[in-house]
Amino acid sequence: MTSDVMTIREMCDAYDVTPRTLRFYESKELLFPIRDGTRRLFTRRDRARLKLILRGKRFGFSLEEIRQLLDLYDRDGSQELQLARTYQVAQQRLEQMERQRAELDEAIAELKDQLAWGEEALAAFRRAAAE
Amino acid sequence: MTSDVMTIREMCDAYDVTPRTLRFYESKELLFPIRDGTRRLFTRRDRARLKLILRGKRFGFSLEEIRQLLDLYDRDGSQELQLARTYQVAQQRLEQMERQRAELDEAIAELKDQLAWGEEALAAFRRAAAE
DNA sequence: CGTCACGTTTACGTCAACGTCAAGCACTCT
DNA sequence: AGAGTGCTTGACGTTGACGTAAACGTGACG
Repeated sequence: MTSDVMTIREMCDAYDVTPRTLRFYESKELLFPIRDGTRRLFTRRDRARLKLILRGKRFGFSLEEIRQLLDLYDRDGSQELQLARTYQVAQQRLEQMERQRAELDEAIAELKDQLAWGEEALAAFRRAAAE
Repeated sequence: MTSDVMTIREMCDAYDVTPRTLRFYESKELLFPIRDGTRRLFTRRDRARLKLILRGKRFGFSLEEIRQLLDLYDRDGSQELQLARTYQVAQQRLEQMERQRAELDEAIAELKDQLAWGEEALAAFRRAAAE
């Protein structure tokens, strides 16, 4: 509450990102810090956007997808349409993630099989060595 | 059985990879096809290695990791040591994959939460529109 | 007044696993 | 001889999310 805006370093500390990342996000039009001369000052709006960006990344959205969703909210169309669109995109992403999990589970099961096989082979070696 | 070696196209058809992939693997020293003049001829050994490569990829090993494991078998040390080493690497990989799955599960749960929230918000819009 | 510490811009580098040309040889069919 | 097909090498392009280096500015501190 000391002030309404934050410097790049304060942002980095607060959100655990590097300056490079913030500048990169600005260049990609994900953030729009105002300028004090040459320096960036990040507003509440930027902070809200950054939170959404980081959350989106955890969900596996690409920065481009995130940008499109954020733009949706900037163009200030119907709140309901924005929400519906976001909901739809999120649902698709969820499906992707569940497919990913299925594949991962399959691979894990297969790898466990292989490990069991290897364990047995190693046991055979040990038996042979024991005599 | 027509012959012991296969051309690049036969390999591609048999293992569902592109010629580029096979040449790439050769350049990375994962495969060592012999040459008939300028053409590549893939031996049984190459086919065995390719199978291992493709399996390793399903498990999420990088090509470099796969190369190291394959090299292990070429250097022809003790069979037991090779197996033990492979077993160890595979186990580490399994741990990675299970961590991945945990993260993915967490993200999926979080995203489902968000979707539930969005669903409710949309329902509120619809109720508002219904009057 | 010097010198930090932090800020800036621009531009090129990184990593993985190939894809995509471009240009040319080798062989076969007609 | 010409056409077509398949294979070759070599080099650059792709994708995503930044890292890194160079060269410079600027404000605060002692």
